Amino acid sequence: MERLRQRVDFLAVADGARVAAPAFTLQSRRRDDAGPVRVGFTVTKKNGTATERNRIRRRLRELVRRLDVMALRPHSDYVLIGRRAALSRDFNTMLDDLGNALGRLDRQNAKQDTSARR
RNA sequence: UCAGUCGGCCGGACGGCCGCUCCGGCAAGCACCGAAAGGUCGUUCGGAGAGGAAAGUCCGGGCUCCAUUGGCAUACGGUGCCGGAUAACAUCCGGCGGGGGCAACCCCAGGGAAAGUGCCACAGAGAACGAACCGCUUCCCCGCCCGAAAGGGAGGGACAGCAAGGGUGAAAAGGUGCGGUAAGAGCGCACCGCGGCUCCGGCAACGGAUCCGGCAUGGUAAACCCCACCGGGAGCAAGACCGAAUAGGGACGGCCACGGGGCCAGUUCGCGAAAGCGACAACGGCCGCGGGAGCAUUGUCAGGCUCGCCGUCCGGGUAGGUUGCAGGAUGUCGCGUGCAAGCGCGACACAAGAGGAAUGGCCGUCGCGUAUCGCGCGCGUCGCAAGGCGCGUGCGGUGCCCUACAGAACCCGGCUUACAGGCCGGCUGAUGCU
Repeated sequence: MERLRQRVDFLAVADGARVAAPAFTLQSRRRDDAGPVRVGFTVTKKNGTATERNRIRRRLRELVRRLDVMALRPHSDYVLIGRRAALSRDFNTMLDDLGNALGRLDRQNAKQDTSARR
C-alpha cells in the first residue's frame, strides 16, 4: 500500500464515487493498471488549526493501517477527506464506519459499471 | 502570615503492543543480484526525531538572484534624550528628564514651536498685532439726607484710570505673601517658577551654584514642515543541476511519388445498374504576345498548389527528480573581564530535516488538579451535657479532567500575541511573635 502524493492523482479520484461518514468522506477510483493500492488524505483548513488538522490526518491514517487489506480493491486509489468529528469520535466506532463506507462504495461502483455498460 | 512587585524555570513521568520519517551499516543474520570479488532507495538490527512560543510575519541580518556597477543629491519610506552592546535592529543594557505609586517598582512617539505655514470646536467680553461683560476707583456734574458751618453719607450720570474679585473654558499672558495705591498693577521686595551669562561636576543627556533680567516668545510637530542619521529591488515557490512522454524548432541521412491531410477548382452536364467513357470550363498551371505593367482566351492541361514519411543527432524546455538543507553570529560547562547588555579564552557536544508534508495510534500504572463522601486530629463558637455548626489539615474511596496555547517548512537575533497547571528566588509594605 502506498501513499497518494501527486496533485493530479487527487484530482482524478475526486471525480469518482464518494460516500460520507460522520468523521470523513471516502472517495475511490479504479486505475486499471498493475500498481498497488494507494491511499491519500485531505484535510482542509476549515477543519481547524494546523495542530488539529494533523491530528485528524493521523487518526485517519491509523484507521487505514488497522483495516484488513482485503477490504480494499486492488489497483485502486482511495482518498479520505477528514472532518472535524474525527478529532473526538471513538476510534473503534470510526473503524466500523470505514468498513461500512467501503462496502457502500463497492455497491455504488458496481451500479455505475452496469449503467455504463448499458 | 497576608498583600504586592520584579526576575527565572518547567510545561506530565514510566511501561506494553502496533506503526512513520531520516541517518548509520554489513560487524552479524535473512532476502535478492552476481561465476566470484562484491553489491542493494531492501529487511532484521543500531541511532535520532517539534516549541516556549515552532504562531503572527511586525522589525533586523545571513544567504541567493536581478539592477547599478563612480559617489552624491532629489523624491519616497523609516528612526528620533545621552552613552554603550551587537552582524544588524524599531532590540537589549546602563544613565538622564517627565509622570504615577506609602514603597519595591511601573509608564513615556522623550529632537526642533524666537525658520515659516496651518489649526485651537463649544462656552466665553476676550483664544494671540492682548481683551473689558459683571465689576473696582479719584476728580467733575445732578438732585436727596444729616449738620449752624466745615464736612460727611447713600444714589444716578459723564470723562478717565484699573485688571484685584466674579463668570466661561483643557488653556485667560507667571504663582503665593507683604508693601504700595484713589483703585490697581512685577510698580517694589522675598520665596518659587521662567530666561540668560559665567563657574563647577559629568564622555554626554543633564545636574548644581553665584549673579543678572521684572518676565520679553500659549498649545499642537501620532498637522505640514525643519534638522540629524539610515535605507537599491525581490525572495528558498530565491537560485543551481538533471530532465520523461507529447507537441513544436534546427541539422544530417534515407524513402516514396504509393497513400493521407488542408486549400482552390467539378456540389457541372450527357450516357450507364456500376466501373467507366465523353463533353465543357477559371480568378489555376503551361504556351503565345509585349521592355514592362499587362494583354489575349481564337491555344493547351482535369486536375493544380501545399503539408511530406522514416531514422539519427542537437539545443530550448514542461511534469518530475536532485541540490540549496542542517557544523552554526551553534549549544552546555568552566575561567577571566565588565555595574550590566555582552565580550574573550578553554574544554566538551553534534542536537529533526518532512515535502498532499514523518515525529503517531490504542492502552495500562503513577502523579498533579478539582468535586464529593467517610474517618481521624487541631482551633473557634453555641450548649449543663450528649452533641451541633464553621474553618484548617491528614489518610482512604469514587467521579471528572486524564491536560492549556499550540505543529518545524532555508537559517539566525528580536518584538508582539496565546497559554491549563506548577516550581524557585530577590525586593517592598502591613501585621504578629521572640
